[in-house]
Amino acid sequence: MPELPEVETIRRDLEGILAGKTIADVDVLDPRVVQGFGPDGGLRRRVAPEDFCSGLRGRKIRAVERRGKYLMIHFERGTLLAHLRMTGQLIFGAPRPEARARIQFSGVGEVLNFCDVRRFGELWWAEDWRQDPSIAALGPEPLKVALDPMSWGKALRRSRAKIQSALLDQRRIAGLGNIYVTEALFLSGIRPTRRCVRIRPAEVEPLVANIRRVLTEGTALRGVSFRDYRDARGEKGRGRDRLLVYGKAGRPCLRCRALLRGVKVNGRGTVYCPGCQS
DNA sequence: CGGGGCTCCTGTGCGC
DNA sequence: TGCGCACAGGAGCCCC
Repeated sequence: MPELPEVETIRRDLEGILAGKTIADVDVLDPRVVQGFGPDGGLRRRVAPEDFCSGLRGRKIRAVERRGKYLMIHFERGTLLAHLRMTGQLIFGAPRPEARARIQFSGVGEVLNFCDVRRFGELWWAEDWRQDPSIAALGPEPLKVALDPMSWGKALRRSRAKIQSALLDQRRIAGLGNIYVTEALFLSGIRPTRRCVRIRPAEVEPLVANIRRVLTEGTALRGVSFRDYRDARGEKGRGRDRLLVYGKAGRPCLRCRALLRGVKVNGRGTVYCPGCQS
């Protein structure tokens, strides 16, 4: 599923395509994908498609921002938020028959298609995205100074959780998913099953550097298209060819030739090299 | 706080 | 070839 590099690739594409455009109309073909704020405030809930559409009609797009794996399409007032979860896609172009929602723009024939085979993805609307509980709960952005290796590492090393789980926890660090966690731990020589408490102080800086490296390289390659991921033009990313361990269980490690081992860590599949990672 | 199990869904790929 | 099951990049929930 889309992780930080994939969502960032889509963000860059969409910003170039959509900035300055005005929403003419929205077609909601599957009401399950749209949400809004309930009368109690704060909590997100499903809304009637017509309410979702009327909230967006006539809005002019100012900028497209990413926070963790969330996309925020900012208008002059208000924000459309999106999370793609496992199989969500935002593809600009001709209307797609499989789309769950389509956004039309004034004077533009092409539309923004929201597609999602598994329907875990969500679109919702917020007057003030800062009030959104899911955004507010996110940990620091890995590629920004918000993530200070010293203080972050100190907190990490107080946790008794396995490092794989800790890095997937969006409250601790935003934007990582299974692929980039697996790759960063390999580069760092740390087994995914190791407890955070057992991370040595000297391992923290390299870990942060490797997280940043895999995310930066992944973004430069326009993401990993393992299965469903596509950029905002519907094209695959090139990152899959450069993966060192993810999806390669049973094959030899490129560094030491030991056979890579596939394991489950708290229900998530991961891969490590028994020779290079401890 | 950690983590197991379950949930939301559909498609694919493997073993028999 | 066909069937059934495990599994898939996410994340929220309850419960122990």
